[in-house]
Amino acid sequence: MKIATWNVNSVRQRETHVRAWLERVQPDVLFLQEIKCEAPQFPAMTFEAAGYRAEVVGQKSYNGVAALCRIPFTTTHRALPGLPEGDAQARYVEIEAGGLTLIGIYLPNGNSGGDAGYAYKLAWMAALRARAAELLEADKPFAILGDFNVCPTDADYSPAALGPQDALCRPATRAEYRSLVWLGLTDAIRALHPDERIWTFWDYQAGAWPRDSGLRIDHALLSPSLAEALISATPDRDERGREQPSDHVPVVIELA
DNA sequence: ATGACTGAGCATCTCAGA
Repeated sequence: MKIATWNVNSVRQRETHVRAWLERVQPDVLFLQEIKCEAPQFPAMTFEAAGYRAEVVGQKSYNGVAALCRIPFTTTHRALPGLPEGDAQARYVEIEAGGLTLIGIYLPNGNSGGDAGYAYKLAWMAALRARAAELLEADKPFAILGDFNVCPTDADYSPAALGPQDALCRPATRAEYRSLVWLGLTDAIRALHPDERIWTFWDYQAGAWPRDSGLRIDHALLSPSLAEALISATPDRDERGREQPSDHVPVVIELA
């Protein structure tokens, strides 16, 4: 089984990239983030022509996530359960497919909106941890994929790509991320590539791509039984070198 | 030493991204 995640930075701008990528890579499931549109504007027909059915959790202008599946699936949640007042922003989609619970997330960046914006990020992470704990308690095999907006360690970003107070790497951000992983989840990329320099994002500015100055912020976290089935976990760097690319590349995991 | 890109929207600027 092949499962992938990709922050496309507007699905309408990236429609042809995504379709070509689906046809080439043939994942069973692809989670999208930052689709930046509502469901009626989502180019569902394009992806249906490639054999994929979509579940779209959309929002005008900002955020927005979707699941594209070529295998049968059911949608179980369209928002992260357990946020105090629900979530007004489109950042979470949870499905069941192939006997697995699969979650696609766009975790808040946390650098905008001042203290409240950062508090929202931490609250969102706490609710995600609670959801993961619930699934572990129920002994469900599951994976959480998406744009986490977290550089887990200093090895996960290029020197000077972020300031020390950036919401992607602040100590409280990392502490929340660790408390999620330490429930018993496996970071798929790091499990298979413990010492490699691996980025999933390169800023559009300042020649970040040609200088290979990037971040590792798109992750796949696996429950224990899925971790045992892990075969590969790979960012598709080639996508960053195409014409008018997203600033993120797809991350693909293969499970036995 | 400095500047620097992309996308969406009641748009010729602002917000957000990271």
